[in-house]
Amino acid sequence: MSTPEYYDHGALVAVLTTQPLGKALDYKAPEGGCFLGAFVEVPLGPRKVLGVVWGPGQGDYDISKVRHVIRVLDAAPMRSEMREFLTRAAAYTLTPMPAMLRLGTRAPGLGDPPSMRKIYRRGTGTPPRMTDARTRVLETLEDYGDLAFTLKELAEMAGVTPSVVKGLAQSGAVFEEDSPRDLPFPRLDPALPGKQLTEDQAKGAEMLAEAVRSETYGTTLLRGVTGSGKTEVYLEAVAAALSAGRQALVLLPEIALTEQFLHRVEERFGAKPAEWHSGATMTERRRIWRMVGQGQAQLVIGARSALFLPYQNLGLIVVDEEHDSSYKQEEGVLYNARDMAVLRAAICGAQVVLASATPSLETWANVEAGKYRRLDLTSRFGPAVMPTMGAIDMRGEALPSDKWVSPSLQAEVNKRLEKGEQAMLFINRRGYAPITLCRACGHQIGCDHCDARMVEHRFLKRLVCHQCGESKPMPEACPSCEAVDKLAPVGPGVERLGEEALALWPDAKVATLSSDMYGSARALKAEIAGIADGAADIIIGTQLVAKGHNFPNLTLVGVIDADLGLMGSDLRAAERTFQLMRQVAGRAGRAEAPGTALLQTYQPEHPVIRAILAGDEDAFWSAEAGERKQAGVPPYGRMAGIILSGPDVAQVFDAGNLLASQDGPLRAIGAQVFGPAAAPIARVRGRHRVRLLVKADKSAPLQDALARWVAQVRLKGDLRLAVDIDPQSFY
DNA sequence: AACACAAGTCGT
DNA sequence: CGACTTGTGTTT
Repeated sequence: MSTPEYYDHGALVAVLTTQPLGKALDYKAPEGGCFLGAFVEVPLGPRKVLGVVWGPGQGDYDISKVRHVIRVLDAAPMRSEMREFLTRAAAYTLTPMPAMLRLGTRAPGLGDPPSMRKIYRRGTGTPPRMTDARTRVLETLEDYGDLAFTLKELAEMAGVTPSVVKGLAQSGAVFEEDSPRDLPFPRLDPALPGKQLTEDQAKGAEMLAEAVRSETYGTTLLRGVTGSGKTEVYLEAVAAALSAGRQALVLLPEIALTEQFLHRVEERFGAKPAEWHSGATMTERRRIWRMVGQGQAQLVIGARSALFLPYQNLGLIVVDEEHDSSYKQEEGVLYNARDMAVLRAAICGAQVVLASATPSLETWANVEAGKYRRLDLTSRFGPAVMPTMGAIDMRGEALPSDKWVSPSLQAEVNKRLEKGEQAMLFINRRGYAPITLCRACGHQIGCDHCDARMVEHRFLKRLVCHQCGESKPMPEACPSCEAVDKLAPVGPGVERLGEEALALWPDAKVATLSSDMYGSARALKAEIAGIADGAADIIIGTQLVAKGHNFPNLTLVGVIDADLGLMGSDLRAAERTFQLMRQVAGRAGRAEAPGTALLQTYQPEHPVIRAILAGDEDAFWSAEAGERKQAGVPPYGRMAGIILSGPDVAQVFDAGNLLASQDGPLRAIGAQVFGPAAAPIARVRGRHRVRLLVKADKSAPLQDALARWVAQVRLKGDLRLAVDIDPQSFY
């Protein structure tokens, strides 16, 4: 590795800040100089802001106005591969650099010196007076030799109040010392024995490990159904990275549900990894950020933003459930973590493992094109693990309009209850009812800030907007006609389904699982663990239950509304429905007790439903690929969305029309513009939204053309424009 | 983004 | 006339 570039005191350096200025600004290096990539504090007008030394100064600014860097922060300089990653990710997603940099500096207290805390260990002095409590403290310390503890830990272990420890510290019988609060993570030991692998799994594991040891870039699709041992296999790739002294990152879509995964890591490597997610406290985040930067966190598991941690030596990125739509960030900086993982790995010579039972069509296409390798795991237990699939034709079921569990499904649930097995009813809708309708005037209660309907949440006793999160109490009277007691819930939600299940099976234990019903991730984890242990007979759940958690005694999954995802004109609707149904169905049954999955549908003839029922994945994907090829849409064509938003509808539309009319740069590359059209949810948080879609050939230089196109219009007032490359949802 | 400053509005 | 809002421009 070459020595990092260094700038002497007074040298001109370009500093990129997190302020939206569009470019780096020139500063003079501080006293003592600074390294390229250093995190610095610089003056900006009357303020001090965070920045990174990005390179030599451009020298195009009046030198007499150039100010000095205030100070270099106490953090390892940003490595060149991280700067390259941010630059290329910004170029790909058409994100301004400062916004991109913000993703890489999401650590609290970056500017502060390492935070310290007091710890206590055995001392040499003797206290003037011995008491029972004091004896207990000293004995506790004796037991642990020369180990040190925090005040709270020690007091708890000795069963005394903290003041007893403080008193002992005064006399020197206990030493009080400062110790850095941010401790390295415990070492993981890749040499510990892994789980016994089948021949098939061992072969796959060895192939991945070999790739990791090559210390070059490469991407592998690891395909296998639930129970095929995907996790065990890619943990061996993690082991190979750790053995080679490199760091590893495992991205998971639903970080709240990672308890089982953490246990597996602990079993395999003897300690827990660093866990990076939105629920982490400031202290945890700071510790992880710093330790990752010092190479003292070998393995990080996290949500998509964990890609932007300052790894020193990243050798492997695993993207688990790579098809999951939550990898696409839909607010602020719009990026797909799966694609950015591939970019990051390509820059730092790391391997990527994309794991899924139902890979995305994008990944499928990249395998076909020879860009990714493919590794298939056949199930450990043979084909028995995939449940028997069946449809319930709702057109033939006698069911009142406010009930959702068909008689056929009820009968199936009854059979499981008799055998002491668990059944699950799945519905992909949170809340009690998606629509609240006034039976007097027909008014539907909507959000004040968005054009979305408000969803009744009986559990929270409120109406909630699923678009902006706004909520208000359930009104007594209709807000439109003021009629009292005329508001009626319309349509099913998970809470309402739970209510129906309670009425149908009064003697069964019914558990309803929805992400908004638990105050904390911890409470949710505890609930799920309890259910797996048999605390419920019937599980009612949303998407949440489809992801990752295994219920060993579950043998029946009933999908309440399999048609839901098929409505709308979204190009990925079929793909998503297929994946979700397969995933939910995969929850049912284990080796010993084969499961059944039943889909309630009004369109059993629909090709997607038929493909799901037939379980013929290859046929589904080749049909889907054929249609997309025909239409020239992703992954066989390229798309981008432009979202214009502002407080005034007319102004937003004018800007959209202006943009659409000046499509020269796009026509030059053979791309088409559609729109502007009001986004299906045309108003979010009081801002009106208009959307344009751009469609281009796979090989067209789309970003370049988009940049030139968008630069033609100057946005006035409070108008904002966001570019969404490879849009995921078409809402 | 965060701030400073200019121009315009309201109330006495 | 000041207190307050709204809009625009600057930051190295």
